[in-house]
Amino acid sequence: MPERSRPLNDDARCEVRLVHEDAVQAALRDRARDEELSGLADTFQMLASPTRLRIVEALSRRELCVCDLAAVVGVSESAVSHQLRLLRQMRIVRYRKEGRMAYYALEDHHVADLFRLGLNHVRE
Amino acid sequence: MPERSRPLNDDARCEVRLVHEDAVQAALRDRARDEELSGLADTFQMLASPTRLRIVEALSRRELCVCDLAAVVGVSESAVSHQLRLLRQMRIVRYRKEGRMAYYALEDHHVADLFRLGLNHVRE
DNA sequence: TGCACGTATGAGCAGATGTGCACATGATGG
DNA sequence: CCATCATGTGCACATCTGCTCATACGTGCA
Repeated sequence: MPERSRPLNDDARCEVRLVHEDAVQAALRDRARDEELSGLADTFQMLASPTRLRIVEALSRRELCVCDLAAVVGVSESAVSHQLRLLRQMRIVRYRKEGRMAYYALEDHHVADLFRLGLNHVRE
Repeated sequence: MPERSRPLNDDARCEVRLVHEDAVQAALRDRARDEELSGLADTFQMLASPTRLRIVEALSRRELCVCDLAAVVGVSESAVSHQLRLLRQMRIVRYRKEGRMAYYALEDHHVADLFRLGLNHVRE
């Protein structure tokens, strides 16, 4: 773990130019792990698109099939399918097949929580 | 509002191929406004980067100057400054000048809330 | 005053992202 | 079986993102 080693003063500018070294050391000590941060960024990234937010919003009420989602979101069924694949890979939605139809629903209630919390925030 | 009108069957494929028309109508009726969704997507977008998440994490503890943030986040001071500009424009951080130094802090506690909630989610 | 320092900003580049298009897949019905 | 339908997916392309590099701006110190 090179990040936890003591500051070197060879060529790393940002390592030597510490104005408040104690604060920096404390922040470095208490921070979340890299994998957690990267997973968190991925989760927020999934919610950083109006299209996917519409999907999450619709699925937070009831399960829907792809063509219904396309009608609600207002984009092509192909685009919805692409986004649903991403949401599936991120374990945000699950789906069940019924004949030719695929019904999607939210896998994780945390996402709906984040959606509502964020919406309350932007509504102030 | 063309979306609120009854389904036309001229050439809009996704408007006529409604499998569950009542569910789609209900979803279209209850959904958030476009500006709200777009602002929500922007907020999540601000949190969709490990670099900015590190910044938010560090600033949720104490205010810090740019070079300290660069040391905590682990990127160049230029990169931090660029991200801080975005965060300023989104009213997520505020800053005060003290001599040559610029001290940044979180403007809005909602962002720290979202950060913690999301982190609890990825930690399961 | 001159110069180093901390920060801000514009240009530009490599990689990621979102969508449409064309086509594949699998199920259903005649 | 074969046509059709709902959905999935590879490819292409335009756009966006986040970073580096170079440079400018404002402050404080010698």
